[in-house]
Amino acid sequence: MTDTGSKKKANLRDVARESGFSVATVSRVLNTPDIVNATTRKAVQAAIDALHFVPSAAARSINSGRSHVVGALVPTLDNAIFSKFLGALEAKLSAHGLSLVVATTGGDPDVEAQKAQGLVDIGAEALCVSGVTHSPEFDHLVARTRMPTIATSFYQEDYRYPTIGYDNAGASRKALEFLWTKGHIHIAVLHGPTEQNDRMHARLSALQEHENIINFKTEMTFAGGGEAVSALLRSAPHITAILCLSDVLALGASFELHRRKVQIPDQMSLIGIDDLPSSACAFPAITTVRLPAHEMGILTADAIAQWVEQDAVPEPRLIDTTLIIRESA
Amino acid sequence: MTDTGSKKKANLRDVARESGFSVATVSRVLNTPDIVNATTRKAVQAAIDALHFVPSAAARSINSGRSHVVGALVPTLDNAIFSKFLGALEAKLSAHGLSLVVATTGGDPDVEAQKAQGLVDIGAEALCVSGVTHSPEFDHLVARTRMPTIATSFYQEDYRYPTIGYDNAGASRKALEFLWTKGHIHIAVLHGPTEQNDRMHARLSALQEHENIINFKTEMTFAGGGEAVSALLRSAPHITAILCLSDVLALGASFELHRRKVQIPDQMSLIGIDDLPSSACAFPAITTVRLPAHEMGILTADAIAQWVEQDAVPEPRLIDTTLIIRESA
DNA sequence: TATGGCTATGATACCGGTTACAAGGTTGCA
DNA sequence: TGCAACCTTGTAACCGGTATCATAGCCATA
Repeated sequence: MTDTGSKKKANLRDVARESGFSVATVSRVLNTPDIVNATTRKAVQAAIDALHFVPSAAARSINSGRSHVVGALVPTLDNAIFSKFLGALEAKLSAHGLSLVVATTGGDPDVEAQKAQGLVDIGAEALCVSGVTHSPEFDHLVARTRMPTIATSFYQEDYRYPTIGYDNAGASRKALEFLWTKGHIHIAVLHGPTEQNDRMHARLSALQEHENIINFKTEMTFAGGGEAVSALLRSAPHITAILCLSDVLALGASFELHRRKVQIPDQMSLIGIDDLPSSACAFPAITTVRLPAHEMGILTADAIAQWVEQDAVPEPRLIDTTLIIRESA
Repeated sequence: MTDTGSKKKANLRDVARESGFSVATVSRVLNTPDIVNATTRKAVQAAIDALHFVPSAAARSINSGRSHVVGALVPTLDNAIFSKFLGALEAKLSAHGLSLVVATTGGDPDVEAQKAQGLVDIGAEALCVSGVTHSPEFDHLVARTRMPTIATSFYQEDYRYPTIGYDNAGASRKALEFLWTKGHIHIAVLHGPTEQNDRMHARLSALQEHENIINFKTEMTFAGGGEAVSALLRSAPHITAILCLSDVLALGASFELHRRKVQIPDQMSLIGIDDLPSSACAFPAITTVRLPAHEMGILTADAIAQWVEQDAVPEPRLIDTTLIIRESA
């Protein structure tokens, strides 16, 4: 009788014994059912079911040399820009028959290196990181393992990994120039921490040489945006526009401006960067520079698939950013 | 000489040959370095470095029987409630030495079943799904593979998988009752699609038996919330409060109310469910029922770790929801 | 009847690690 | 000197699949 209620899991040999056929035939039933006799197939299937046989992924991938897993390292899932990216990445990777394992770093390069090692340990075939600032340990790991690695959210032609991303500096410059065309002179730039965040750093750097611009650093949260506005209204009441280096900050700022009955854009213009879903819908709708996180996810997935499938190292890829003029500026 | 620039990747035997020691010794250097002679260890390490040797995760896990990977199936990453959950889940799983592979289903049970199969194929040790509505294929897969599976975002004592989640019906009842205590009679309930979304369904069902309540179904987006408000203001101008079955809808509604210069809460009260980060910060701050997605992630990670590590099937776990009274109602 | 070409299946080497067991070389102590 | 205990290291079996090659059985054609 079939031992339906057995304890340990069955393997191919168990199924072979149970069905009376050979391991080769069982393997064929699993992989190329068409070439096995229908009667045989039925019998083997019955044994498979009876034994609750589940083929071992490890044993399979030891032969194929493939795990079909790629790892992504992102600072956080709390910021919608990364969720958007990961959502697209996962969808497209899935279409390529690849699975996505995500690891969050909290923006800490050491954690990134450590989690990257974890991804190597589970057999990831490729890595995807955010930005271009990484710890020496991370770079060493990639060099040592020769792991296909793509850096995203940033474009840099000659970077040591292929980059797929946008021109962060250009995006903030685009926003600033738009404010200028609207006649704004005294502008506050609201940004999150730039340490260990090269995207933010690049956006901020592009704005550094200009006069009449006040930089204000705050936490990268809605609340951070709000607090910054409170402080700014007190310390620099002459500003007429706020350039937020992330839509998260812009939305937080917008809330605080409402709270303080400051009219947007009549009394204060507001512009962001990212184009999160909420920005289009907010009141007033937030003018912003769109970073195509979704497209970036798709392109990254395609590039990774090409790399692991055809061993084709992808070209760096610059994705255009677009100024989306809405109501807030 | 060491062939540093070789094409194919090296394996343990290559390292053994290169270093002049046996595979067993090389393996020891990798796993229990302390028990091998320092000189030997150095030599083996040198060979490892020279050959760019990276141990195969597949070969390892074929012996240990473990992949250290768990899979999570979520409807989407676009809703912050899932990002929040996944963020916590990943962090805690990582602390347990487990990696998280995420798969999005778009809320489609068939896709869920298909992606679950994908997770099995890559050797996931456990599964985590949202809600209690799944396709027969999914249930069959879990039954067949005997995969440790936890259902989240929902609590149901006697469900076929252990559940870790909250009382969705109770949450919406809590919100409704709060509106009643505030004297509201004519209330609109704003909800997303309930097909294939049992959380939403449960929240809505809890409200069905009452009079003076208008249900309005819309898309589960910010825009959806806004559009619903527009329609509602026209078709049911007598309502004094809107109960949104998700904070996403509440925020969208809030934007639209602002746009239409409807004062919150003076002319229209607004209450949500979720407690997304934006709700606390919005203007006016949105009163809501907090669903502890973060805590749910932690508890789920712990439960999964217990299950795969000690084979302990977790008890169902109800997580309390809390009414957070802020400004909007 | 012999030969060729199929189809269906089996035996077994192999992938790249881990690990049980064996064994050689020291060292320690009676 | 004799033998045990220990420290290192090696040999080979094993994990659970895949894939190659061999072979048995069958039908068709010459």
